Amino acid sequence: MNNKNAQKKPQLEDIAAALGLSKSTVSRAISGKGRIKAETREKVFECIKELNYRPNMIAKSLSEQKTYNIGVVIPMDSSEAEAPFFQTCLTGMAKECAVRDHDAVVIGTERDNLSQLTRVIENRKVDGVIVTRPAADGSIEKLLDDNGMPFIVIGRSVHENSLIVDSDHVNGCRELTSYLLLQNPADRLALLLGSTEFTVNKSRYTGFVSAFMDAGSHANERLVFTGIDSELKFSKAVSVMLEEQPRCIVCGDDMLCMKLLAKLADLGKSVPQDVRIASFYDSAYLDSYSPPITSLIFNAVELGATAASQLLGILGGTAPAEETLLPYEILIRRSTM
Amino acid sequence: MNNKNAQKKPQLEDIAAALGLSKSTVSRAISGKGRIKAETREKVFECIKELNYRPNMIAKSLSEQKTYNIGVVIPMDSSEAEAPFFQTCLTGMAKECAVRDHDAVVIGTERDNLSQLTRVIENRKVDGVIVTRPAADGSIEKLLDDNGMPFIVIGRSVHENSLIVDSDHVNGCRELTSYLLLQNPADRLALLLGSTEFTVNKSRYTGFVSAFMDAGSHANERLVFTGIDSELKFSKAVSVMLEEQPRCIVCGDDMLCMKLLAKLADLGKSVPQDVRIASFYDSAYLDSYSPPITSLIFNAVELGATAASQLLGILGGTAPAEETLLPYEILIRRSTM
DNA sequence: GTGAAAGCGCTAACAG
DNA sequence: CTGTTAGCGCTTTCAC
Repeated sequence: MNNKNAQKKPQLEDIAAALGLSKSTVSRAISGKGRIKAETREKVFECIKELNYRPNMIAKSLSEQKTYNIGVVIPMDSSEAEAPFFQTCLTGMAKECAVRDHDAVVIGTERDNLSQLTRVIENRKVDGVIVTRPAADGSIEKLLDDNGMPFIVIGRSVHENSLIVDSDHVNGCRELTSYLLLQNPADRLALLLGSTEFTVNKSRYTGFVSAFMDAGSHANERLVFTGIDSELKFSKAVSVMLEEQPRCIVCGDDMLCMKLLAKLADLGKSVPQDVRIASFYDSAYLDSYSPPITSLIFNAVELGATAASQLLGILGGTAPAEETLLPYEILIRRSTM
Repeated sequence: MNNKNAQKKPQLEDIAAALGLSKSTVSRAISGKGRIKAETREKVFECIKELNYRPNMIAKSLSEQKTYNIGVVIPMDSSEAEAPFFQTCLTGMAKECAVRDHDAVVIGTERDNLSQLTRVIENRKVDGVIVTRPAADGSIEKLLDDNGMPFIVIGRSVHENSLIVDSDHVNGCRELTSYLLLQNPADRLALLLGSTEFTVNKSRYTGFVSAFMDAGSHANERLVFTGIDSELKFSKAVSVMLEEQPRCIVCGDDMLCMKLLAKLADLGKSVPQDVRIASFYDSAYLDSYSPPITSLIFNAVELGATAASQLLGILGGTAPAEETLLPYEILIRRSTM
């Protein structure tokens, strides 16, 4: 007869009416705040199930002055080598957000173009932000800070009071390098690192150098190349490097590693007989290589999830950790045997 | 003296008061709906600038029953070869959304796990959805459709009334294949294609076959391999294929292409002298190869932006295009000379 | 052309 | 423990 329960989504009022209660009681039953009789609460939950009630998040938002959204700053100009990382990280965040009934909003940024971030802040579309690739000059963090927007960054940050979540690149690289130092003459261990604009490369470098210090030796400067961010620099670096006859070469990322492997193949050098190879970053692109390449492994899903978890914690009032470092794994494979 | 304009964000009421108008008039001035004196409107805009007023999107949302968000379904289990595509696509969407004052919300999906999508729908967090990788069984589209959620899919869809935006893979592959047919004996042109689960591979196949039909010939079945989604299938396919002495091999994606190149190098075959190589998908991972690889190029940023634009159009009441096909570019490089 | 008032669906005092 | 009453900040009839 009365098909009022047919299409329209039920709201607090409906379930209140159905139970002969008031909206506020129902609201309390749901939120768990304030005193409420256990019995009433159960009734409410039952009714919720029956009517398939779901709260209207927008109304909740307006009332609580919270959006239940977090923003995720991702670079619009990432290289293809990095893209899988951001993508994976993002899924980790989305997963964690979902568990806590939040959502992740995409914020694209480019060098000198933070307009999307500004928009999102001004429109109050998010409660907090995760910065997946901090700007070299800390401008993103500053903008966030100036606007009183809680945020956490993945990686290093030049900004003062940034809360950090990151894979432990320093110790990962350090441990991998230490392993290689046991196996190769210290003065014939080479390093090939990408753009110094990315803080991760600084961490890698730090780890590399630390391992030498630990061993009481120091790196052969003519075998250490950083800031390799162009084809030209790459070929120059490699030819200079090879003259020095390195016994083992550590690559900062898999793109560099691939290029190097191609070059070595050209020159008829074989891995690991003539030269050993290791990479600081493990991607599927190297899977097809024979021999398989020794490398560091980080869990990007977990990294994203942890970052989201930390941020949501802060938003919930939890005292945040200054810095959270996630574990790594070292995979010794045939390329360094 | 009165520092009321110091910290608190101004709202409609404030600017109304400042001008001696009512909230509703100001609201009209901003939205442009309803009659309003041009003069008043200007005053309002001026005042908005001065007070740096920005509407509270949440309140607007509640009132209008719109979220100003769109959801973007991305796979949580994409391969690394695909990740750059999704990432790039996403930035295109974010960009377009920003221009139209909307935001993109991430929705991660896996095979048989649409829980994040369900959550977002039930929580009414978005006004519409873009599906970047439709499920093989159309389950995502069905869920959306059943819930009356407007959506558009990137790629093909098995679901009936899906609105589509895609790169024109069929004609791209067709044209590239046609070019190769001019240059190579039809019965010595090979194809190596990834998982048939992905609709894009079906399109690629269709394009490949069409080119043969156009030329009045047909493909050598013993040189056509589809569904190559594992290491094992790959090596089997390649060894069978090579026995057949192909003059030119077309790879469905760059990951396959890379593996193939590695294999050919192993066998001492050189490109393009012994065998020509082309790829249907162009990524930076092949950049390091010498010779450079002939391939199809699609603009993922534009694809994402177009999809977002279409969806926002629908949400705005525009009659949508059934299917929008985006242009491609063919880059003939040394690998097929 | 403009203003007053109701309402979007929920939360949060404040009473009872 | 529960009900009543105000809002949250904007849009939108409906009068004037």
